Amino acid sequence: MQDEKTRTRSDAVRNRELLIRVAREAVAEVGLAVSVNEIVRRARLGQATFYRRFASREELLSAVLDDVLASVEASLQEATEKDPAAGLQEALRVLVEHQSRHRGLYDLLTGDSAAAGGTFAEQRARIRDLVRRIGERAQEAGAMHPNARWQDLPFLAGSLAAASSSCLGIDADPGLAGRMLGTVLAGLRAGATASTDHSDEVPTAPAPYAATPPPRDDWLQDQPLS
Amino acid sequence: MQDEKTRTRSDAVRNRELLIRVAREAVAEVGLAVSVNEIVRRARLGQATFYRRFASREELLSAVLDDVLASVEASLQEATEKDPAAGLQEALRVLVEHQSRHRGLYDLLTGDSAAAGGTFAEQRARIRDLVRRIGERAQEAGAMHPNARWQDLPFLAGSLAAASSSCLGIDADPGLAGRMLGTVLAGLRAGATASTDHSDEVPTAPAPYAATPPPRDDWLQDQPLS
DNA sequence: CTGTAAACGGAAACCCCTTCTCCGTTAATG
DNA sequence: CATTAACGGAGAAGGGGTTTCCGTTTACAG
Repeated sequence: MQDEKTRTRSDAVRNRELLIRVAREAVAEVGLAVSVNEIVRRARLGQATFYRRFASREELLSAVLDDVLASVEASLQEATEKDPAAGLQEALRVLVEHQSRHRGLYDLLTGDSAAAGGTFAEQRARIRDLVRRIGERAQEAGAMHPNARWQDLPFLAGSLAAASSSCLGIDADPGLAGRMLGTVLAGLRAGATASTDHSDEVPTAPAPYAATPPPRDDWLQDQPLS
Repeated sequence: MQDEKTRTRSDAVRNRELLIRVAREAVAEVGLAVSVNEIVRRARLGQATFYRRFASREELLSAVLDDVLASVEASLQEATEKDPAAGLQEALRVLVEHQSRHRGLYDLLTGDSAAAGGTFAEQRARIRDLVRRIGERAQEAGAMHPNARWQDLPFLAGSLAAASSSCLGIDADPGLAGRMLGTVLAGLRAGATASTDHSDEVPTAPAPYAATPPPRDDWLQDQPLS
């Protein structure tokens, strides 16, 4: 005998990994409310296989979301190591980009704490504290308009990430997310006490949007999102 | 006999009006996906009564949404009669405020056209054309940053309206919507070619937020939303 | 190669919610 | 006060969800 009680077959581990991989995509596309049906359909497996590998739907979701939250936290941590103005910009960009790409993350960050069953409370608190540190630092350095508050930052980021694929029948163009982020960053910087020159931060980046008029150097041109 | 065939009882008309009134609130709070169950529960009526007064769920929804769309259109029409800068500001404010207050309107304007079954296509087109006129006029007058586009306006408005009641565990405070709109407006105006002085537009308005530091005159202080 | 048990897929049980209808009862009104 | 429109609630019909049961397949040790 190989083990005292259980011999784990190779297809079992393979399917477990497949389910995690597929669930990652599904949660990113559909959101926290993704169904087990949807996940096993994408994996071309039976539902029973799912429940043989995971105790419940929530168990798989937790595994998937832990990774994403850690990734956001790491990116924000990096932003705190930049100078105040660049850190603010980078934090907002990170929050918008991650939530735009990942519907489940958006659901988790913007929903009330009860939505996720109370789990992830610590991760959310750590992210919130990072955003606060970045916001307060930017404001002390005069890189953020005094009327704005650090509490506005996650709301602004979540709002921009919620921009749907169509609005009033107008389809979102590739540059939309970048332009919207640029608008908000310009608004946050408007009337900042310290004059920050950002023109040397993106010196080598080519104009991302072919049909766009040459960007004015007082309006940050961000790399396109998504 | 009173009429040839039908005598309409007074409680029937009363209930019809009650259902419309209650559905207006329900669609505003819940959105386009509000169920008949929810509506009759709020009206304290039976489901059968609903279907005796309306042929289907869609019929009532159409009646409710027609009103709201007409109201938005009228407000935007007013905005076109102001000067370009003020019109831009007013249009954005109108779009954000209406969609913040009315979840069903948000669903209708941000969803793809198929979501509403293809109805309301003309109303949406008229609203879109008004926004375009306002945006293009603002840009020609130099009241909007040249990097921004009129197409961004409905997305920005929809995004801000989507700001949820809680984000990262931070509850939305009463001034949040106004500050966020202020940020976006400042961003849209940043670097505009024409220097617009908005300080005389809100001369009599008291500071809306008690705990807010006195607003700088280079950042428009809007009346609070919601 | 073969026996065995782990793993499989799909049906189905079960629950919740939806739109819409049937039917026995209530009550508005001439 | 008789008539009958309108009522409420149960229930039909349908569609989604999660989770389990069961007969079949298949990986793997001996």
